[in-house]
Amino acid sequence: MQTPEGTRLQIVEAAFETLKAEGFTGTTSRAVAARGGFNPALIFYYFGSMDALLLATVDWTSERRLEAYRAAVADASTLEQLIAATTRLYREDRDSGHIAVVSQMIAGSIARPELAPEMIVRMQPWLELCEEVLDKILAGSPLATAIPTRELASAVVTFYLGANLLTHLDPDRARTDAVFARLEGLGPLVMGLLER
Amino acid sequence: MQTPEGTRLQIVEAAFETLKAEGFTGTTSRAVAARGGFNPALIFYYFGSMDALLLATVDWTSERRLEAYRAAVADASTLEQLIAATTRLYREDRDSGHIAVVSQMIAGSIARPELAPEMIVRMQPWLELCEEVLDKILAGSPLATAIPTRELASAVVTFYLGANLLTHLDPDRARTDAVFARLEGLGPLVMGLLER
Amino acid sequence: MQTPEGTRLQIVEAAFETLKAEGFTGTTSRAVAARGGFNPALIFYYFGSMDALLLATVDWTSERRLEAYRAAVADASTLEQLIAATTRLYREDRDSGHIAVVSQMIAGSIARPELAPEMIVRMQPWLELCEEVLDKILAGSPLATAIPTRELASAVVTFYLGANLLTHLDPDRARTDAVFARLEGLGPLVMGLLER
Amino acid sequence: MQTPEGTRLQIVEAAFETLKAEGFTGTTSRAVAARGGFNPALIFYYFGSMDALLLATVDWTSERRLEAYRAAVADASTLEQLIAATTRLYREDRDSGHIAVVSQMIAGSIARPELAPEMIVRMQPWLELCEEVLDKILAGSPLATAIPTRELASAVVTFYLGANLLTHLDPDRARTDAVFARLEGLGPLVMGLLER
DNA sequence: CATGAATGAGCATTCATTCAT
DNA sequence: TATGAATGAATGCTCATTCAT
Repeated sequence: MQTPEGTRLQIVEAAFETLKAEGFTGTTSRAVAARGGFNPALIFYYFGSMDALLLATVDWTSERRLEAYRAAVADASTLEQLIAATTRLYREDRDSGHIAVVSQMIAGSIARPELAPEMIVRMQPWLELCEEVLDKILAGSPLATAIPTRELASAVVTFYLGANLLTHLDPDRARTDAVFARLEGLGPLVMGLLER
Repeated sequence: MQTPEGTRLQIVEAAFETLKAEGFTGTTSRAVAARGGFNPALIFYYFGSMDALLLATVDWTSERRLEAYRAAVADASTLEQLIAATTRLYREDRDSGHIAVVSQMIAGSIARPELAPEMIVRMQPWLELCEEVLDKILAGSPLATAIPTRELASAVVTFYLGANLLTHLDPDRARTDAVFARLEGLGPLVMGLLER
Repeated sequence: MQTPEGTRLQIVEAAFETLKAEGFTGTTSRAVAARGGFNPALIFYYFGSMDALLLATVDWTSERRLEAYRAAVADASTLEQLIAATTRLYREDRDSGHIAVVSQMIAGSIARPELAPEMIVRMQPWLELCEEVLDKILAGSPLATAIPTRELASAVVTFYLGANLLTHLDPDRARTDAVFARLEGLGPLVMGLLER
Repeated sequence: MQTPEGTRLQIVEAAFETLKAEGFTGTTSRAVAARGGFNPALIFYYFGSMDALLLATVDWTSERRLEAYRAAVADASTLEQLIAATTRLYREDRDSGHIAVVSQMIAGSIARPELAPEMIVRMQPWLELCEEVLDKILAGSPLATAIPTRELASAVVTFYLGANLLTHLDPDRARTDAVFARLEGLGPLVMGLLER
């Protein structure tokens, strides 16, 4: 027996790992319990339903990651630092499985209509953060008014989701990584455009 | 009673519609049969398993769409025509649900390891087509050698998948459409860059 | 494998026997299936839900019994015959478990609110039949107008239900049988009253 | 925090209310605890098992009611007073839910064989009281020897149980009340018969 | 005295699939 | 070619109960 918060966290972490490894379809109460080494009934004791656990898992990973992003954004004083920080954070997301889990939840919420509105709500802070970062990057550039950061933020999030959907198809990540490497290579080009 | 091929097609179309409407998780043999108005056992008679039906459905929609893309690409003699054609085709993809179905299959194949390699194989022609189109667009431009079309093709496909994953979350498509509208607005800019 | 109707009947009979032997609480899908020697999933294949099976079981036993009562009532030309017939039929009800099953369903429908209105509907024909029989018995008697047959019918049905609720408590039926024996003894007395 | 006896009573009262409102099937340890506003484990701390709590609840309501009946019977010096008192007490039983709870316990004890003998024992004092009252009513009447009070007592109890089983089916009580109203109307008739 | 945490057994129900026809 | 019948394994979830505190 542990502290209640400890157990809750243990369950959420097991759900996170299961979503990462088995996807939405494979994340059954028994699969989560087996992975976490506890009794399946414990999930319902703490969360009431699988849907609630799934959403709590998204909340948990989202909060953790958002916090990290916000700290990094706040710390970055130059454009280079900002780009370096977000690049590093994205790598962490990808490696930890954060985005993979989110993309699985989005994919799965088609079949579970009561999940969809909850996921929309949970996407919002990410869109806002992304827009904010883009605004910062473009600040002072002559392109600032020409580029619609709101839609660009949507595009960036969309791309991240797509990328992590593909991650599993290509376990050695060769393809996805190549894309990102190139995108990073474009960084200076973009900066050149902006600063001109 | 119909011809065997007619029945196969009827089943595949029902599976397609079910994947579009209910997602991977919701595409059970009963759901497909109910949508198509036939007996669930027919699926196993013709395809042997749900996995096989699902893959046949991806094949069916992919072949249809690839054919359309290839014809349009072949017909386009100018850059404007090419961009107009692929834009139109993308709209068709999105509206018919083709990409949504593919993204659901990719998301779902995490839980079904035997599906993943099959989906990788089925993504290949799309990556090749996309790369080919990009090569055409860039041909003669000074950027041609600077831009890695292989990785850019990956990025484009990735983005499309992400976009269609989100489609269901945002049923009025306001957000996704805004992104695409803006991207299209960037077309001339891109063309300007290329032609310079 | 059998004819569909045969299987349906087999399931209903198993449900009837289970209700009789284990009561409402004990009539789980597994208990019914075990008693009938078939797979629990078959219940859902044929009836869709346990509630539907339970109601189908009440319908089945009610229809069978109502038919027998109606035939007997129609055949009886004298008062003695009528009383003899209904007495015999009651014994059959009690021995077959018909009323016990009905009383269990009524008791159980408190916990399952969607069952209650269905049971009300199913009680109606019994009340009507009972009222009809009482009208026949009283016909021509000076008491005919004084006795409210509608309420008396309710009272009779109520008594039957109570009696069969108790049946299980007292497996050798000594007590309940004694009550009925005495009631039958009252028959001539009642007839005397009526004919006077 | 209260005295142990206070807590026991609180639990028993919650069990009583739950049996009344949700029936035997709905009276789970959680349902009782929720209704009473205490922890489910408390039930097992004080009573050891749900069965024991259920029986304690029957004991509690039976003792309370028996006491009231005995006092009323002792107080009644004339036949009119006796009939008036028992009529009033019956109304209290019905309104408080006492008989409903007992009938649910009897119905439920089919599924729980260890409950049945306990319920038989707990029915005994009621049968005896009822017989005693009938003896008093018939005392001095020429019918006294003709009417088997023991069996009549059984019949009365049976009828009460049946009536309260039906109470829930017919929430506005229209039907059951009509029966009782008529029965009361028969009172004078019965008295006439007895006194003649 | 009281409780929150934890569990194993059981619940109704759905699944992909097989099979006899 | 086509289907209704049938099933074993799994699903989310609830249950009475135990136990450490």
